[in-house]
Amino acid sequence: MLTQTEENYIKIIYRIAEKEKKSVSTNAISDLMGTQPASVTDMIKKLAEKELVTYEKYKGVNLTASGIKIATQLIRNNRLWKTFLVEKLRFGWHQIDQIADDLEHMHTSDLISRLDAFLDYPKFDPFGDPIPNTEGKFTIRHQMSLTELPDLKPAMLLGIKEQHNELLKHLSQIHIKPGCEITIIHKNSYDQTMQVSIDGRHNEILSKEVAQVLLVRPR
Amino acid sequence: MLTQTEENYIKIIYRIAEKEKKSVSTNAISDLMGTQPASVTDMIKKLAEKELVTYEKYKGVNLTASGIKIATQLIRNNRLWKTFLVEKLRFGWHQIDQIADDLEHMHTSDLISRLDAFLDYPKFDPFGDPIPNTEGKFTIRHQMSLTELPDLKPAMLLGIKEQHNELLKHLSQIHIKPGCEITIIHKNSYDQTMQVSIDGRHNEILSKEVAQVLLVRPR
DNA sequence: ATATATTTTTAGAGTGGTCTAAAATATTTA
DNA sequence: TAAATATTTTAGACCACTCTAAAAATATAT
Repeated sequence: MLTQTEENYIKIIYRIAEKEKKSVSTNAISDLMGTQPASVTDMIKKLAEKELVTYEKYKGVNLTASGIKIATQLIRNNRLWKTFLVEKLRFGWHQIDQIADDLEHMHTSDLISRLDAFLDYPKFDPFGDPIPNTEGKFTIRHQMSLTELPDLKPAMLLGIKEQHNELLKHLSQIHIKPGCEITIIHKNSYDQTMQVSIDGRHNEILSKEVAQVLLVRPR
Repeated sequence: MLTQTEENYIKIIYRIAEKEKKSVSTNAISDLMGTQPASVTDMIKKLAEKELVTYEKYKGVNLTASGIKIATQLIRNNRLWKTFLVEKLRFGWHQIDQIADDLEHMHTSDLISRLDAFLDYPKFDPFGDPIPNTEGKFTIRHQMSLTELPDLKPAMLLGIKEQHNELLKHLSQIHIKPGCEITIIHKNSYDQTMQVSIDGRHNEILSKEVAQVLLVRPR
């Protein structure tokens, strides 16, 4: 059994390893964990002891197979809980990150498998991120950025590429929610802002930067 | 903000104080916490420091008003989560105690109020225990022991007085679940065992001891 | 009322996770 | 490639929570 702190380290190491090909550095971990590099070194030794990472002094860490297994299950828990928070408890995108980070450690007995069934086995969370199965396999689906969508073609909002709090709050203010329908009414060619219709009810202006980040599938 | 451990101590002190009129003893707490009395003394000092309990050496502790407030909110969280686990995730009675004890500490922002709304503002948990409101007030309802129910009168099972794991498992084996309908078919006057019908589908024999613990309301 | 038993507290120590300051190693730059 | 800079590790310490062993206070029994 792992402590919550150990689980957090594992998840963060996985997140970094996903993006960078090489070994994960102490400083990179300390940045995301919000701890001092010295604390990271201590924890890394503990994780190496438990054979969840391989570690060579001054060379960074890599997750072992069982480390990866744990990381993907944590991601699974996290995304299922996020789905629950948005679909069942009606939270907004910008409110769920911290709560899901706490809930992801709740995985006593078959809690997660029952939650999965209750949510009807979702394959993607409210941000459009795939929910790995119990083997750690991710589903892939076709989704495009809103900037690639033809004008006047209605599309469903599947998710969002970046999850900065300010962006999420902005989206909620202009009525853009997980699962809503977006249609591009008009694109300004000179600065690529676009006028869109949300659920056929709200007309809003999106900057290129915002549009790029929205993931959609044409109906 | 309190740690989970501090919250657990507060809840346990409340539970003991509920039954006994006098101050709560160190040993009583250590029994329920599963720690040594010496550890309890340390923690009590910390809680007294935070003005959640009043404490006089060798005289035991009493919760302050803010201690009671925290305890009732924890009980609220716990019972709402239990309701979720049984009604939504379809857990059995005997499976939820440990999970709810973990989940009760999840009360970031308005998670609990949203859960409450999602569950449609339940006033009692699956064991029939009342769920306090945000002010800590408990609802009272009329409920009787199954031993007081007249023969052949259908009744709804509201809850259960004692929650020992062996009993809960036994009940689940004989198809007795939260909310089921029970009708007494026949009572044996010499040993007070009774033959009952569960949901009109299963006939079972209940000992006096088991019947006493079941809380029902006639239809 | 004093001896005995029980309960509670103190003292000292261990574990998990964190820190700061300083030393060791690696990387970059001139 | 040697010096300067950045990264990582070690050493020593602290906090929260726990323990054991022993001392102190209280309760009980003869």
